[in-house]
Amino acid sequence: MNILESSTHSGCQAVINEIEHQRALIRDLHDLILPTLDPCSRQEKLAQQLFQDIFSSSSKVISFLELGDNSKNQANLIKYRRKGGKNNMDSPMLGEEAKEIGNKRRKNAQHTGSVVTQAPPHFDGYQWRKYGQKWISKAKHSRSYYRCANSKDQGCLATKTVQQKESDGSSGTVRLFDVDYYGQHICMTDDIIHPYVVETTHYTAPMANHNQSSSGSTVVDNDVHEILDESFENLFMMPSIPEYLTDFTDIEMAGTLDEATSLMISEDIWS
DNA sequence: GATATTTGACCCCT
DNA sequence: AGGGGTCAAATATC
Repeated sequence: MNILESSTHSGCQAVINEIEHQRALIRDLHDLILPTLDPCSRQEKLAQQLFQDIFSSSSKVISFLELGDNSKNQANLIKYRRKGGKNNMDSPMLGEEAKEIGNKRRKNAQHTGSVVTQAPPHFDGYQWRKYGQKWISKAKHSRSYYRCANSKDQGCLATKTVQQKESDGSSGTVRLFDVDYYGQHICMTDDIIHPYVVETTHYTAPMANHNQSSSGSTVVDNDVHEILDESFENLFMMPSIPEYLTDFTDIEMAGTLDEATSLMISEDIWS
């Protein structure tokens, strides 16, 4: 690492530290303000949403600072892997280097959250591209593999798997999906919408609501009162619901989305 | 024609 | 050796 890189790196670290400090202050401010607002009121919901957006934004900045040009390198790597494939011996990246990076991705595919959702598991605020589907042994339903739609041009390595749960009879005819998220989004896109959903006929404010199971996955609970008692940590774990979904005309879909908005869990939001 | 999805094969990991 | 994650050609859709 040369002097320039070194100074840039230390500068980035200082900025990250400052942003971390801001996040702590925001957290304190949230704890201070929210109890003074009337639960279920417009102000309370708006405040929740604002805090969520502030925190989401700062998280993105930190991600970019931490990754730096790595995102470009990762994008190039993905391009290479797609173009060259596994048998392309003309590739300049051979031997230990290719092996190292190839393995790294699997090993380091950090599990960042999991949910059980009743809604179609595609509406979570991000755009995804399906890249695979497999029938898992002994499973009744196939598992689908998705990566962030920005993986190609921005090197975003976020992926998720979706698998319909096997019905245990307790949920009747309702279909449940296990959704597991891996990696962090490092992409910046206008497609990720952060709506201020304060008043809609179908949509309740996006309050996190879940019961953390021993396995770390999450199950929907429709009790609104429990939603309002949710801890602050979960507040910022909510996905951003695309704006078009807040004006859904399909009653059934709107109903399932109501629940879907209460599902996203990130296990290390404050880390 | 561009883009997204499907699907069989490959290969890493346990 | 087998399960499961990923690749990439084929196919579908717009």
